[in-house]
Amino acid sequence: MTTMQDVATRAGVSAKTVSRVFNDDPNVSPETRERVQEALAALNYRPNMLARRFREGRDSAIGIAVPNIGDPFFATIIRSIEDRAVERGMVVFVTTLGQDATNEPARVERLMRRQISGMLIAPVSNDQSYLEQWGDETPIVFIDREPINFAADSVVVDDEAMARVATAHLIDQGHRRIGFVGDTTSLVTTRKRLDGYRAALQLAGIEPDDSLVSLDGSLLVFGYRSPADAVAQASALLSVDDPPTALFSSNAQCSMGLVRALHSLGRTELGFVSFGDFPMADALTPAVTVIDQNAEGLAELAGNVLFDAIDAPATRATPSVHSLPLHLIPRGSGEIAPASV
Amino acid sequence: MTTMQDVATRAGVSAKTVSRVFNDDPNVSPETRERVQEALAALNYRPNMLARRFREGRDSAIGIAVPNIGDPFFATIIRSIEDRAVERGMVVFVTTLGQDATNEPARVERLMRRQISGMLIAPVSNDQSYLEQWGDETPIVFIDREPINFAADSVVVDDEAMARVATAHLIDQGHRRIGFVGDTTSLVTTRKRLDGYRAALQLAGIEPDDSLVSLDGSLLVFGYRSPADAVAQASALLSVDDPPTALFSSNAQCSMGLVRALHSLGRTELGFVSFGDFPMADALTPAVTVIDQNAEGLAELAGNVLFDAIDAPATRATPSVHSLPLHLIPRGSGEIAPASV
DNA sequence: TTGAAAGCGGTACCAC
DNA sequence: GTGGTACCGCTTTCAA
Repeated sequence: MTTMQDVATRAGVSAKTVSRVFNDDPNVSPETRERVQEALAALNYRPNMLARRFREGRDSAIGIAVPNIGDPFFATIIRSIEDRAVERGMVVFVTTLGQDATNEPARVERLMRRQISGMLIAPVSNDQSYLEQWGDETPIVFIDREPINFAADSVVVDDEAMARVATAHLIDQGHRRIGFVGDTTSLVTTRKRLDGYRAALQLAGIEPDDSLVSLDGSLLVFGYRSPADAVAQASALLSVDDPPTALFSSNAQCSMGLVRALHSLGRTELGFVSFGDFPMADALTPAVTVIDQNAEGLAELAGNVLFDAIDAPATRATPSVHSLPLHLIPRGSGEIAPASV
Repeated sequence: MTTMQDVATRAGVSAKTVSRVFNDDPNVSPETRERVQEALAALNYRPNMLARRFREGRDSAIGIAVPNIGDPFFATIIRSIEDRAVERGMVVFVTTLGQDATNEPARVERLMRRQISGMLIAPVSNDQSYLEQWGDETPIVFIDREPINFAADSVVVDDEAMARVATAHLIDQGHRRIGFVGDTTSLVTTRKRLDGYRAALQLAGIEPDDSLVSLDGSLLVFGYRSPADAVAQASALLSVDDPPTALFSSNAQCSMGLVRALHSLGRTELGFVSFGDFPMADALTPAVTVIDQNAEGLAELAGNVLFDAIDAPATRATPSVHSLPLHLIPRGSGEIAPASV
């Protein structure tokens, strides 16, 4: 690899002068500049970025950690942040956390160790205390879920309120027996959505019934395991005494598997609302009513917060929670009146 | 930040000894080792990765460039490669190329400049000659599409053959008027799929009719613009003289928008095959028959090729094209007999 | 077993 | 306007 010294030798100048020319320092005479430029071109000089970053002491890269890149919600966030990063001449590391909370510290720290300029995390574990040792040198912003046991800015949505809106929407259509399907309650978002669901029921004078609630492992069953498992699980939920006439699915991955199962079972007449939009939701029969999670909006806000923190070093005030309002998109699946009982 | 020298001072040894302890070099006396370890822990020493990589002269990271992270096909590839990378203690840079071919060189070179260990590219432009200057130092593997004007290994599928299979499938169901919807023919994959489509027609004694072919901009219309535009475009395609009774969509992004439009138009009775599976394709009514692009398989093969190249430096023999067989998944949309004419 | 010195490639600082 | 020198943090080389 050609070094600045190689170029300097060829041009008959010092390495420092080559550095000046290469970095457009005005303090170079035109003749020298020309000679150096000729040498740069002739030797096809390209800077050793590793050396440069070493000198700078920080990598102009940002890290993004998400549960699952395949989820359109997270894919949108990555794309949006990457565009912002490119504008600023930065690059992006991506890492996947999966569903298993135990991977999170290792995967995130692998990036933090690299002295990146900033980190964006959509966490899956319930304890971010492992970040304590990193937070002082690297700005960290949380997206979709707030950190636990660690102080950092976060950009989230009001899960409880939106779950209330979704549930109330089904109640407004006349449903009284409404099921809840969600991932494990060890996720704070699931807990809040469950709270919102129960609050909406109680507000309508409906007694919450835990036999209508399917948690823990639902994401695995509906999102990752075989369609047959999903059908079995859905079937069981619909077979309880006084079965539900509507379902509220508390995340998009679950929704996709659950909707697929309902189609298999021929139970598409059920009321249905999904927390989180998903591909083709608007083309199904009936089209699926969703709470739009507004990934674009979240990503933009998170980008502002993160890049501001990068630009304003050592502000690190008390962390703030930025909450973004969401909207329900009625499409049909929520508007079907329940079979009269 | 604590340096090795800091630790050395505290332990009363030289920096080199700290290095030895930290890197598990056996040539350290137990007592010294203990003292150093105590100092390492006390000062919470963490190595400066920038310095280490600078010394090594190469970044143990791999870059991945894809047209669109939101496409489940590419998301799966990224996830798969990232898992492999993590096993090897590497990290992953991701960059998005978009549909616009002009971004590709800048976005890819931004990563190449960083002296990464390897690069995986699903290209969007028709000229990879810009990689000439990088290919010697960094292994590059292409996925989904072969490079043009540049010699490198690639992992692809037989687009022409699979497009023939898809089209023949529709012909077998009795369709004679079959439309083709695809992205711009400046993409080699689209050209090959169009060739396969025409070959299948001719094999069946059907004269290809360009009024049934919708290219250039279809991806934009069906994949990215408003649903209304998609409906209009689909409507136009279905309104030609002697209109099609079936459609072959040559990529998944197009398929999603096109299927949505067909549902809006109430034209779900059309025969339909998609090159590339997409989310919820199996839950639609009718479920959509697809050519499964086998992202997992492609990613695994590409990972093998790439990591082998990283491990066996300077082999760089004549590049080979690894082709992966695909399968058609019949689901219903291809099996509907055309309305009798 | 341990340490001193040199060097990776670039840039800041200070002379000239 | 230009060049010398030191230094970023770590590891290799060689000597003690």
